[in-house]
Amino acid sequence: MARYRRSNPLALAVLAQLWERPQHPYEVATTLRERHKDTSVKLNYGSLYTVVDSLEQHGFIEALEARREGGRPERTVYGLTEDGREELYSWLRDLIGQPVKEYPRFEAGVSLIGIIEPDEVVVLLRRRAELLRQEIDALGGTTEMLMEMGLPALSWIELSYRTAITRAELEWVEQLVTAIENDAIDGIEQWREWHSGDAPPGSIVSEKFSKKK
Amino acid sequence: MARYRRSNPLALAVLAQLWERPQHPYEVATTLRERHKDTSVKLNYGSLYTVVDSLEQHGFIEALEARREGGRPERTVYGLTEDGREELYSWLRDLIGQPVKEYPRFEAGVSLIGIIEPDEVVVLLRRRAELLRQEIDALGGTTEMLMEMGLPALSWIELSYRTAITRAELEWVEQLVTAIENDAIDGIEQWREWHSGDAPPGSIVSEKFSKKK
DNA sequence: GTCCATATATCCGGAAGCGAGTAACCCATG
DNA sequence: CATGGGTTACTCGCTTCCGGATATATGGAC
Repeated sequence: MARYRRSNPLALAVLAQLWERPQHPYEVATTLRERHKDTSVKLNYGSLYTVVDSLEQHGFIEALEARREGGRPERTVYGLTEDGREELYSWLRDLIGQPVKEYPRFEAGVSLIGIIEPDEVVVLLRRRAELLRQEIDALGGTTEMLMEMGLPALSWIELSYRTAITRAELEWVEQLVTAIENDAIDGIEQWREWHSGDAPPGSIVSEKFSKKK
Repeated sequence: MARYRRSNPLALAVLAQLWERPQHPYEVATTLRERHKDTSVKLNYGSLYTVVDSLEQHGFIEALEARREGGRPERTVYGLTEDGREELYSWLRDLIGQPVKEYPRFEAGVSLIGIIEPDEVVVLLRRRAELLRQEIDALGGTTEMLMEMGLPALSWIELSYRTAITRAELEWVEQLVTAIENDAIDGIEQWREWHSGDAPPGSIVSEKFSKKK
């Protein structure tokens, strides 16, 4: 049997659900929705069943019963195996104990930001900042709601994380806007030149990099 | 022709490279490596050629020549089309102007953190914090190196972003460690109970959520 | 009693992703 | 001049992902 690759975090969420009690896939999905876990783990039905099959093939979960109630589609209830429990713990420990390189879309965008002219970048970043502020507000709202429902902080701790990271991004964006506006960025002259004249795009960076060798 | 889905940021990086000048895929890859862009955009050869094919099919790039030098494998040089240039700008504007929901692995881990017992979580978070500190140091080192090479700040601006975000995560982690150690988290009593006794795992959270309905 | 929207539960086929493999060249070393 | 390790430039085939499609049941409106 091929080694398990731990690619899709949805598989982790499935293990976590079955750790509480046996369930059928659709039930797992609705529970995750109910608990807002689908904001931390990408959930879509297409992937769900692929992931469940894969977990079964690796012996982490097993079909307990395939019951047909009324004329509804048959539903298969899965339970966690001992191997599955161990995989759950081990995976979770890894996830928490060791940072892994991620590739957020915005970072990709930032790394190519020179392709857009500075003045437009400022406009775009302002828009982003505004949307980030809205997001932070929304996160605060959700947090309050859950608090009023009497849920322990532990059950929505990921909201606190998300808020902290979003705040940091907002600050960085605001700071960059200021820097561009005040021409306080090294290389801004060339940046403006590329876009105002007929200099071949990106040539300066290319040359500088070539020198390196 | 199916609408282009902008799924893989590697496609954006390819467009950006061809925007400077026509190149063959392998050359694109090495240039991205040389400029450290492969830390912001996931690059592997398997995906590279899939992505290039897809871009060609959508008319964003076109094959200019397929030259065979010596007995080496044939290499196809691609150039950006007008549509491709527009797609590049439009995609980049979107990426910078609008935040999109992302699903970092750590957030998934955090959302399920209750499955691990509090004392072990502290150990794990300490380890993570240490590794994050090392990462921040490494980022600083790279930045200095590039600065000494005389490259304008604009060309490694993504390092500044990554540093800011990593710092924020580190602060959050450190703060959580302190909170757990001082029992300053709402719900920590239940958390400790689940793991010290025979209470059915996760039951409290489940019940509370069920109440909601 | 029947119509329609919504909920339940899963399946499917095409698209995308990815690591390992291939095959020729290049250059240094003994 | 044989050998072997690195570089160049892809190619292949297996997995995974994911957006609909499907098929039935339930419940309320009229």
